[in-house]
Amino acid sequence: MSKSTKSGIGRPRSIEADQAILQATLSLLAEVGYQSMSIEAIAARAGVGKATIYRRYSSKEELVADALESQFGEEEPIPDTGNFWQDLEAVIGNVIEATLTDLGRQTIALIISTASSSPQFAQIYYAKYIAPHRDALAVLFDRATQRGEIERSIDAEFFVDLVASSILYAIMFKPTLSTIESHIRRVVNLAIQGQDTAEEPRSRVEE
Amino acid sequence: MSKSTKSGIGRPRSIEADQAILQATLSLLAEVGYQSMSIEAIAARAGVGKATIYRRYSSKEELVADALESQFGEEEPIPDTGNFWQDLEAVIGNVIEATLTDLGRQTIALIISTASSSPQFAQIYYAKYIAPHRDALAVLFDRATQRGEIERSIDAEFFVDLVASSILYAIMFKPTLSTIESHIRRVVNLAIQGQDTAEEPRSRVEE
Amino acid sequence: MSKSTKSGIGRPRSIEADQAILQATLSLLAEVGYQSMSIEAIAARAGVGKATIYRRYSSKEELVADALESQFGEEEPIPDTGNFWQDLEAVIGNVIEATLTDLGRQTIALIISTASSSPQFAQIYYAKYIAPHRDALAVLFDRATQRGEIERSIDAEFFVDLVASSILYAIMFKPTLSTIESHIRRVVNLAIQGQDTAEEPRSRVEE
Amino acid sequence: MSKSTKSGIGRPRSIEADQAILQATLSLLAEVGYQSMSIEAIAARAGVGKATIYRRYSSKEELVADALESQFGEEEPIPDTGNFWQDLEAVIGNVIEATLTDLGRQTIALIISTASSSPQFAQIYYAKYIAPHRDALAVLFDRATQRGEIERSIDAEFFVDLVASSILYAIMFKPTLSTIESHIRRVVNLAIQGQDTAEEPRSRVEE
DNA sequence: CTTTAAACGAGACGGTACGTCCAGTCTTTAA
DNA sequence: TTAAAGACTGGACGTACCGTCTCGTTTAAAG
Repeated sequence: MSKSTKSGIGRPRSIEADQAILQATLSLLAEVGYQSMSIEAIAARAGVGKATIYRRYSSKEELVADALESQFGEEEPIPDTGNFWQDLEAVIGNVIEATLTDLGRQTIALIISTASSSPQFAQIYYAKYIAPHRDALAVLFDRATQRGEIERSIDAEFFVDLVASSILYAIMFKPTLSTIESHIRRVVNLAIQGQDTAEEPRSRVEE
Repeated sequence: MSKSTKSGIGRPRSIEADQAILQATLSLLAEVGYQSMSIEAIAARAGVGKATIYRRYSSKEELVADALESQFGEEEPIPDTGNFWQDLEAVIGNVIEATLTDLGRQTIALIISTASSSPQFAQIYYAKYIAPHRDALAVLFDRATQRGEIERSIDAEFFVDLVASSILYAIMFKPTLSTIESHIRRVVNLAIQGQDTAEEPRSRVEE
Repeated sequence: MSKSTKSGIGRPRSIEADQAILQATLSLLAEVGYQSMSIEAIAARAGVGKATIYRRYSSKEELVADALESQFGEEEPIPDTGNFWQDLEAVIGNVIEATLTDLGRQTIALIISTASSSPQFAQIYYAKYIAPHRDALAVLFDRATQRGEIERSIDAEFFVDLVASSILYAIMFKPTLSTIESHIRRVVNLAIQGQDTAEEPRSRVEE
Repeated sequence: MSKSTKSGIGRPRSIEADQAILQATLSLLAEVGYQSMSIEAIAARAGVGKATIYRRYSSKEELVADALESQFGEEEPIPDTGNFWQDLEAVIGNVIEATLTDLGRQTIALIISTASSSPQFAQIYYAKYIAPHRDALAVLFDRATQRGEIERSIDAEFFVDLVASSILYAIMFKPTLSTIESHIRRVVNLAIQGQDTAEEPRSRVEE
C-alpha cells in the first residue's frame, strides 16, 4: 500500500513514523470516527509532519485500510471442541466481541459506508475484517459435515454468506446485544435445521 | 422537521425555496454522494441563501432525510396476482430497480453508513426507504399463508428480516445484478421451503 | 485596490477587519520584514480569518501597498521659513527621520527590492512614500527661485531627482547617520552652487 | 566560502556538482528571480541532492554570491582612448549593457533588495558587481585630471558615488533606456562642469 | 393603510482542514 | 569520508466549506 520507490538508495522510511501513524489513526478512528478524523490531527498525534503521511498514503481510505490491517491482520485461532454448536458459539462470540468495541463499531461502519461508494476499499476492509470470520465459519461447517453432525445439504459458501449477512444486519438494525445474538442464532438454525425456531434452537439439537 | 416559530406573523416561508432546496439536495446526492455534497453547493444550485437552508434544517442529515422522504414518501402499490412467488418477484424487482439508480445507491449507502454513526437518522432513512418494502413483503407473506401457499411455520417478522438482510448484503457484496438476484432467491427459498436450492427454486414450486 | 463586487448587496465588508488587517500588516512589516511576514501571521494578529484577507487582497504586495498607503497617505506640511537652506534641512530631516525607523527601513527596502521585480508595486510605493517628499523639495526649490535665493539655472525636476537619488544611495550604502547626511548635503550643494564642498556648504551660504 | 575539511581523505567533492550548482543557480536567478528561486529547484536542475548544496553553502545568499562571483568575477578592461568623455561613454555603456540583461536585472535587484536587510551580502554583491565599475570610473577620472581635461575641483570618491547613485536611480525609476542614459549624462555633466545641461551636454564640451 | 416581524438573496465573518511545497536536517547506500 | 538520494519535522501556502452574521429587500398578517 505504501512503498513507492524501487530500492535502497536514499534515507529509508522511518519505521517509528510508520507505527506512530498507524497507532494515531486507530486511536482517532475509535475516538471520533472516520469522517471526523482529520489527517492534520493524525499527524499531530503521531508527532509527524503531514507530508510524512501523504508520502505513504494518497488518501484517508488507504491510510485507514492499512491501519486496520495492522490491527486485525493476525489470524484468530479457529476453535475446535469437536462440537459444531459450541465452536459456532465461540466464533460468533468472537465476532460480536470484536465488533462491539469502539474500534470495531467504527470499522464495521466503515465497511458498510464504503461498500457502495468505494468498492475497492470495502473489499480491503472486507478481506481483513470479515473474510477471516467467514473462513472460520466455513472450516467449522466442513468439520461438522465430515463428522456427520450436519445432515442437510446446504452449500458451505451460501451458509457463510447467510451468517455474515445476518451478523451485519443485526449489528446495523438490532438495538441490543441480546437481540443481535438471537437474530444470528435463528438464522443459523434455519440454515442448518431447515426451520425457524424462535426459542432455544440449540437445546433441542443438543438434547 | 422544519417549522419552528409558532404562527403567522412575519413573512411566511417560501414554498418555492422549500422545493428548490429538496430538488437540489436530491440531484446533488445522486451526483456526488452524501459526503462530497456541500451545503454551499446545494444553496447555489437551489438559487437560495445558505441561511434559508439552515433556517429549515439544523444539519445535513436532517436535510437529506427530508429530501429522501419527499422522494420516496409515496407508497408503492403492493402487487397481488394471487401467486406468492410472482408477487415476491415483483416486490424484489421493485427494490432492486429502485436501488440500482444513482439516487438509490446513494440512499442505501447513506443508510448503511449512518447506521452506526447516527442511529437516529438511520432510523429515519430506514423508515422511509426500507420499511415500505418490508411491509410489502409482510403483506405478501400473510396473504400466502392465508391462501395456504406456505405450509412451513416461519415467523413473518423473521422472514422479512431475513429477506431484507439478504438484499442489503447482496447489494453490498455481490458484484452483478444476476448474483444479487440469485442470492436473494436462494435465501427466500430457504426460508419458505426449508432447504437450499442453488438451482431454480421457483420452477420446482410452481410445478 | 480591494472592492470587487459591484455594490450594496450582501453583507458589507467589515471596517474593523479592514483596519485590524492594515495595523497587523504594518506592525509585522516593521518587526520581521516583508519576506518573513506570513499572511497566516497577519490574520492571527488581526484576529481575522485568512479568507478575510484574501477576499481583499490577491497578493502580499497589494496588501502591503494598501497598508503603507494608510500609513503614509497623509501629507506632511511643507516648511516655509523664508530661507531655502533652512527649509531644505527640515525636509531632508523629515525624510531621514521617517526612513530610519523600523517601518521606514522596511518600506524603503521594499521599494528598492520591488523596483526591478514588480515595477507596478514599486510605482505605488514610490507614489505614496517618495513622491510627497519630491514634491516638497520641488516647492522649496520654486519658492527659493522666486525669491532669488538661487541664481544658477538648474531644472527643478532634475534637482529633485538628484536629491532623491542621493538620499536612496546614502541610505543604502552609507553606514552612519552622519555620512548619510553629509553625502546628501554635498549633492545638494553641488546642484545649487555648482561645486563640490566637502566642508560646511551651508555656512558659506548663510554668512 | 566552501571548503571545510582540510584535505584528501574521503571521497572528494565533485567539481561537476560545483559547476552544475552554480549554473543552475544563475539560470534560475535569471528566470524566476532571487525570492522565487528555491534550493529545491536548484538541486533538481543541477541534478544534485539538497545536502550537496547545503554542504557547500549555508544560505541562499552565500550560494548566490558565489554564483555571481563566478559570473562577474572576470575584470573588464578599462577603456583608454585618451578622451575622457569617450571613455566615460564606454564604461557607462558597459554598465547599462550588463544591467539590462535578465541576469543583470536580477543582480541589481538583489543588491538593492539585500542592501537594507542583509548588509553583509549587499557588500559582497557590491564588491563583485558595482565596485569594478566604480574603480573604472575612478581611473578614468584620474587620468582625465592628469591630462588636464577636467579643471574643476571635485573629489574623485564623491564623483563616482554620484555617478553610481545616478545609475542605480535611473535603472530603478527611469522607464526607458534613453531616459536612463539621459539622466546619467546629466549628472556627469553637472559634476564635471558644475552646471545642468538638459540638452546635449557632450556636444558643448566636445566642441 | 400602515406598521411590523419574519423570511428572502447575497455574501462577509472567524475558523478548520485540505493537499502541496519548501526549508533545513538526518540517515541510508555507493563510490 | 563524502556524495547522492530521499525521508524527516515543521510550517506557510491559497482554496473550500463550515455555520453564523449582517445587509437591504420583500411579503403578508395585525393593527
